[in-house]
Amino acid sequence: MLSLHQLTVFLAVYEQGSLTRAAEELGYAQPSVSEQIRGLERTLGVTLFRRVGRGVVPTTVADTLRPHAERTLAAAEETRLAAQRVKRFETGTIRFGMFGVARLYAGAGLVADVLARHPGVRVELVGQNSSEVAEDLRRGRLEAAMIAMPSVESEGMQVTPVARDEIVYISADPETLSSPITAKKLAQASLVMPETTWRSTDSVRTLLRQMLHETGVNPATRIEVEDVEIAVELVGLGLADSVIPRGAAVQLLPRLAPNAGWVSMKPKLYDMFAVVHRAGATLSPAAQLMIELATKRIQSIATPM
Amino acid sequence: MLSLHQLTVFLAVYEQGSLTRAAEELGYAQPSVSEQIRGLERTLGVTLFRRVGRGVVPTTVADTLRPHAERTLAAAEETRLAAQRVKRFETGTIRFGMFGVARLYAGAGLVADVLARHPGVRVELVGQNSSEVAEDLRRGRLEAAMIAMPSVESEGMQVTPVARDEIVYISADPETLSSPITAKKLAQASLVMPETTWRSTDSVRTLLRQMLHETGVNPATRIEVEDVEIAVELVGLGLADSVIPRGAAVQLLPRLAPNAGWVSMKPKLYDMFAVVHRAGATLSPAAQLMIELATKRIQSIATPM
DNA sequence: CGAATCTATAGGCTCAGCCTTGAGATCGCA
DNA sequence: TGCGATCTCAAGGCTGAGCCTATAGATTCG
Repeated sequence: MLSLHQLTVFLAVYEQGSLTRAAEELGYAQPSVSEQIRGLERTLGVTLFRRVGRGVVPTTVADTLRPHAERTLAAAEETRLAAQRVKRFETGTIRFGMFGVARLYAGAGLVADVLARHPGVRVELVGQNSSEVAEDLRRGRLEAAMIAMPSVESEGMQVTPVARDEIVYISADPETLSSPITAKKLAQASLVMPETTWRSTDSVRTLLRQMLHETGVNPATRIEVEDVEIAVELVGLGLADSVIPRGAAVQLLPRLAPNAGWVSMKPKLYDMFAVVHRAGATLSPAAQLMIELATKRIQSIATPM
Repeated sequence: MLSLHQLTVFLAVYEQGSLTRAAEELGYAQPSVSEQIRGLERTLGVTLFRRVGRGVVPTTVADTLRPHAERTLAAAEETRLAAQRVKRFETGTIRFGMFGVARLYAGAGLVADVLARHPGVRVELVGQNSSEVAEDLRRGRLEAAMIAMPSVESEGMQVTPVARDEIVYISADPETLSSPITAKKLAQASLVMPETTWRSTDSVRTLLRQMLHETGVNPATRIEVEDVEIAVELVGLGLADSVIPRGAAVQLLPRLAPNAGWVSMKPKLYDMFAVVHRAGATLSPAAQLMIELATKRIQSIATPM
C-alpha cells in the first residue's frame, strides 16, 4: 500500500542523493530510510535508485515519479492546512439552527457578528419551523440551535433558557390598546396568528388556548399566516389584531405597521428563548461561538435569565 | 501523522454515512474503521463526524475537508499509475549510452525502433566521448551503454562484445585503393583521423601505432578532427586518407565522399562493439530493451560475435 | 417494549517501522 | 598500494499501529 511516508522519504533521498543524508534530514536512522525506499520500490514494482558505491542515483523512473510525489504530498499538506484553517475559523462553514421569531432577534445581526470576527467563514442559519429544527437536531444534521421556546419534546435534548420576552397584543386600534388585554377581551378579538409564532411558542399557545377556553370560545384566529411579518402587516391594515413577542413588535411595527401599537396582556405572558442541543454532547468551538453571539444579541433585546 | 489510509477510510465513512457500512465496503471490521476515524480526528484536531444514535453524520468540517481528501487520494493514485505506465513502457524516459561510431550503426534507427514499439516513451541517447560515458556508467547516471570497443578500463564494468566490424582504409585516390594497405603504405599516407574513432577503438589505435612504429615513423595523422563525418568529407576532398570502421564507411562514403572508396588493411583489423554496464548489476527492463534493439541493429550491419 | 442496528470499548495478535550493531563495498588521499 | 572515511545492506530486537473478535451501551423501528 502506497503511503505518504514513503513518498516523503523518496523525495528526501532524491534531493539528497544519499540515504544517509536523507536520514539525517528526516531525523531517522539510515536503515529505516533504506527500508522505506525498498518498500516503495516493492509496492510500485519499479527501481527508483541505482545503488552505486558511495551514494545512490535516481533512475529515470524516479525522475518521472518525482513530480507526482510532490503533488501528492502538497495535496496532503493542503488537507492538513484546511483543517487548521477551519479550526481557527479562517474558513469553513458554521451551521446553526434558528427558527420562529428568534431570527427576528438574532438573524441578520448574528450573521454580521460572526463575519465581523471571522471574515472567511460561511454561515448557515437553518430552520423554517420547529419540527424541522427538531428533526435536524435529532438526526445530527444540526449541532445546536437557538429557538423560541421549544415545542421540541426535550427527549434527549438539553435546553438552556437564555432570555425571556413578554408576549404583547398588537393592534391598529388605539382604543384597544388603552388597557391591558384580558382573557375576555381576547375572546372577542379578531386575530391573525403567524404559524411561526403559534407553533414555536408552546407556552403562549397553551396560555392563549387556556384564556380562550375559559370564555367558552374556540380558537379565535380569523386568519393564519406563515410569517410574523405578514401578520404584522395585516394588523397595520386594521384587518385583525395579533399576539407576538414584544421584541418582534418593537422591531416590526415601525417598519410594517407604523399606525399600530402594542399593549401588555393581563396577566402578562412570556415567550422563552433557549439554546438547545443533544444532551451529553460536547459542543464544537463553532457551536460555542454561535451560542455566545446569539445569546448576547438576544439578551440585548429581551430580558436575560 | 496524516496518512492516505486515514483519508480513504474517511471518504468511505463520509459516503456511506455509517462506520459499519464503510467497514463492509473496505473489508475491515467496524472497530478498525472507528479507530481510523478517531486517529484522523486526533491528528487534524477536529471533529469529523457527529456520533448520533444509529449512524454518524459528517460535520461541516468534514464537508470542507472532503474535496481535499479526494484530491490527495487522486494524486496518490496518479503517482501509482505513473509507475505502472513507466513499467509498461507507455511513458517515461529510457536513457542509453552510445558513443563513438556506434551511433552511426544504431543511432537514429535505434530510436525509431524504440518509438515504434513504445510510442509514449522519451528516448535519450547520451555520450559524446568514451570518457564521458565511462564516467556516467561509473557514477550510475547511465545504466548501460553500447560502445565501440572501450578504452574504458573494465574496472568493475561488465563488457559484452556483440559484433565486430572491419577497419578499412578510405581514400579518394583509385590507385591507393587498388590493393590492401600494408604498414608500409600506411606509414607513407597522409591521414585525417576522427577523434571518436581514434579514441574509441583502442585496439585499432594500438595496432595503427604498432604498424607505424615498425616503419620508424611517428604519428602520421596530418589532420585530427572531432567527427568521423568531417574526416570522411576531407577524404572526399582528396586532402587526406583515413581509417574507419567498414560500417561507417559504407554508410558515410556515398553521402559525404561519393568519389572515394575503401580497401582492407593487411593484415585485417577489426573494431569491436560491446554492451557495457556495471558488473553485478541487474538490468532494468528499459536497459534490456535498448540492449536488445541496439544489438539487433548493429549485428545487421556488422558481423555478430 | 422487544428486536434489530449501530458505535464504543476491551483485549489479543501480528507486522510495519524504528533502532543499534556490524559486515561489505567504495572512494579519496597519503 | 593501502588505509581511513563514507555509505549501503543485513540482522536482531523493540514498540506501537492496526486489525480482529467479543461485548456492552445506545438508539431506532415495528
